Amino acid sequence: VSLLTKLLANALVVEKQPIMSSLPQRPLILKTKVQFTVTVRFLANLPEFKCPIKAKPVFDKFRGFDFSRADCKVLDVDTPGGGLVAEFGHMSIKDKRHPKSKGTSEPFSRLGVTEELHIIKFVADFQHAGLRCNIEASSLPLVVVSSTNQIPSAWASVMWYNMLCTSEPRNLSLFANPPPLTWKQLSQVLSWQFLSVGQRELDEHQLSMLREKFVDNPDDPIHWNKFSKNESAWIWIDGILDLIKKHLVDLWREGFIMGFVNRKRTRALLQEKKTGTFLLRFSESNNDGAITFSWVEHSNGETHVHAVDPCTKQELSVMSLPDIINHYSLRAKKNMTMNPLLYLYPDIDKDVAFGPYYKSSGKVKDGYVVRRLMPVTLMSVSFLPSPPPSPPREIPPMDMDMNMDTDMDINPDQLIQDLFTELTYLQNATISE
Amino acid sequence: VSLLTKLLANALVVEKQPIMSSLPQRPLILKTKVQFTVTVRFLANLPEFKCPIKAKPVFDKFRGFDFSRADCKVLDVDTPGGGLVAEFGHMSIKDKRHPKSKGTSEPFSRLGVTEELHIIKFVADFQHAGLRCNIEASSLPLVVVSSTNQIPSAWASVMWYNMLCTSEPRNLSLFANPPPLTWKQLSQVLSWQFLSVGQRELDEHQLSMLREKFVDNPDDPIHWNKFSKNESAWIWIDGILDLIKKHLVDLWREGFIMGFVNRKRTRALLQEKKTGTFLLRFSESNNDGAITFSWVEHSNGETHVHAVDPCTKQELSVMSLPDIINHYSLRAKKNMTMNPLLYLYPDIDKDVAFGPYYKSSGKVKDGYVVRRLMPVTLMSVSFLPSPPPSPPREIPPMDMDMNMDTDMDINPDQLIQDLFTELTYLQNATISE
DNA sequence: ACAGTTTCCCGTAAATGC
DNA sequence: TGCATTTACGGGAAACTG
Repeated sequence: VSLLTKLLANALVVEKQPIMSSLPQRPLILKTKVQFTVTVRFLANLPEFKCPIKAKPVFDKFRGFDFSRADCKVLDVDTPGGGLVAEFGHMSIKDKRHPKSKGTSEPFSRLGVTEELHIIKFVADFQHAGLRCNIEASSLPLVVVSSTNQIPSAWASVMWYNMLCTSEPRNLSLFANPPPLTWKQLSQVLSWQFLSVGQRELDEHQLSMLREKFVDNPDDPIHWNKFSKNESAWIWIDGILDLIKKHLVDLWREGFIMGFVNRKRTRALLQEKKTGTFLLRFSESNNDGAITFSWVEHSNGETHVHAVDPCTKQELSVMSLPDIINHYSLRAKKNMTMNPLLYLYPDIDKDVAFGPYYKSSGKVKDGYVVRRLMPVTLMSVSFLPSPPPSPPREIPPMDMDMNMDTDMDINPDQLIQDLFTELTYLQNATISE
Repeated sequence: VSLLTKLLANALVVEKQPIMSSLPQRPLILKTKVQFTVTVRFLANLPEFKCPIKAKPVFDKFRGFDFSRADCKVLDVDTPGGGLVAEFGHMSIKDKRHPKSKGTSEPFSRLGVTEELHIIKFVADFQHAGLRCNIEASSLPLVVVSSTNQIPSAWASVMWYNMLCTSEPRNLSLFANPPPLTWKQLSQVLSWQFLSVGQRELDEHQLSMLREKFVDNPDDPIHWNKFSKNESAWIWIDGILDLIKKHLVDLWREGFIMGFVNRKRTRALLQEKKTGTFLLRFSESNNDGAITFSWVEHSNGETHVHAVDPCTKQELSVMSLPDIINHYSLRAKKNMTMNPLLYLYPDIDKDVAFGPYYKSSGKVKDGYVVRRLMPVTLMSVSFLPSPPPSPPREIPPMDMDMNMDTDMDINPDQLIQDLFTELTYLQNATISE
């Protein structure tokens, strides 16, 4: 009997829920009122087991959650290994608390919902050799959420738990007094997230920039509150994971996105490079995941590093980043345009890197002339000489119309010079970090 | 007693459901499993009514739908008029049919769900002067849907019913054998839809274009199947209503959108006008609602009318139509740009019409140079002379880089000429309607 | 296979509770 | 009042079901 108990205690529990299609590979999070499937696997099928064994899933009732349906099921023979298995489909969790008596019960006094750890238990009763056996198996700790907006925090808990508690017994009260993680541990989990979402881990420079968000010294412990609470760095990182998943998988996998570089380092890196060199970095202020590009320009013996406002998910769903880079233009009142992006840092030709991802679009479709949205930075009418100290105008600069300007006999070098001079002027007019 | 019955039979029924916020003013459509509120109003409160009257909502059980909750309620005194009223909140409809026995029952044999007309009845029992009175009131016919994608069809039914049956008795089997509508009737309902959504009715030209979608002769009857069945014109019109609601209310209200003009008429109208005159029309092929602009250009004694591919809702949610018009550019390899849109038909200066709706956007934000997505039509490198008969290339034309072309000493007139020549070339290369 | 119909569920917004 | 948590439901897609 003790053997049986041991075998069943080692049972595997697998959950599948559509929630995982949102950000993939996020098991151990269940959403209330959403269907999922649990499977209990009994690793051996001893010949003595003649009678059918019935298992029943049970949810801990700590908080008032319970299964909406939890029927007994007979364990079937697993095809390849010969083990015993039962799959419980169309299960879901309901909050059974009455609107009035929703007081959190014991183990979770001061914890947030996403810090509560729950388990699914399986109980089986059967007779063996005249003995009544009562055995149990339980899942890994789960987090139960009621809305998708809780998933990032819930996943933080799952990661933290699994870095700390890899062996039994389960400590469901871990977050009542959460131990810290070393940077070595945390950086590993973080890197795995990028591997899982974007098929590429974080390199040492990226990790080093992230480290600064948590601790000054690589040896300092990182506390749970610093990681996951109020306006935490994790929420920012998770927004970027989602951005990669939805719009940047290819570029991330190829390693074209440095991503985690602050402005200071961006400047330092680009300054050394030739005009037109650029790099891609994630916005540090946008918590929903956004990406931007910076490029360097040398002229008149001066060096300038320019930054463009970040591309949001909404914009990327209209035009992909490779296309944005391909079509980005500076545009002056002279109605001349120029793409300042030439080489991906350190010196990869832009088209070599991104060319395979440009979306070709015909010129004509169903008799229409094709119009595309193009990323453009507009320059104002007259910024030279001696720019007026007025703040940036609120009136959008007029496009040129049919009556084209007549001063078109400028030379190309002068145009480039003018464009950059204005960029510099604009940049100086703002507070930089 | 017959007086009482009459009074209650005239009761008003009002439904409120969040569904109405999707497209507003679409009452008489209820979605299963979504909460709504019904109010029954008894128009008089005779002094003899001493005892409280209880009313109870009842759903016709034709199809297996029923209320999830339908408690009795006592009629209260209505504040201003002195009438009796009861409001039933948090009601919802559930499909009680067993997954096995979902056979449609009698009155709806061959009808689609959105052609089934249901009513909510209110029944009240009370004693008056020793007599037991059993009275009823019922709502206008309702359509019950299970998904928002059924709303356009459902609304078609509601409109059709209400054009035909303005008086009692209710004919719930109307769509078993639906009578036709005259164009006069239909055009009126359609016009009301635009009034309701966009605060402006359809004018005679717009109606005349729509009429051609239904009948050749204004006196021909319009049949239900022509209006609402398979790939019907109504679904197309409804997509445009939604487009107006979400992105074009202002422009529609101002009358800047001709909208319903076919290509032939577009050409005829614009040909007479000066170069740069344009008009806005709805895409006739996109069923989800899309809008495009066409403009005229005279050069070399030839006249060309150009059409741009339609703007979808997704694009409009990134940039509004006034901004798209304001920033639209033709762009040549010379990297010179030009906006061909000057006058809204017949001769309104573009900025006079749309200027108030341009969104100003600063040049700099948080130290970033602001980048905008701009609508641009790209021209290919060399289209002159004697354009090669090859099909439009699949390779997107390369943007210019820092190494600007050296042939910049062209004159503006020549550029304009070149741009239009290519447009004409492109247009001729495709099959036009 | 297929179309009409319903369910499922994410993501946003609003409501609710504490 | 503010924050944490839950509910509501539109919209797109998948699943159902005859």
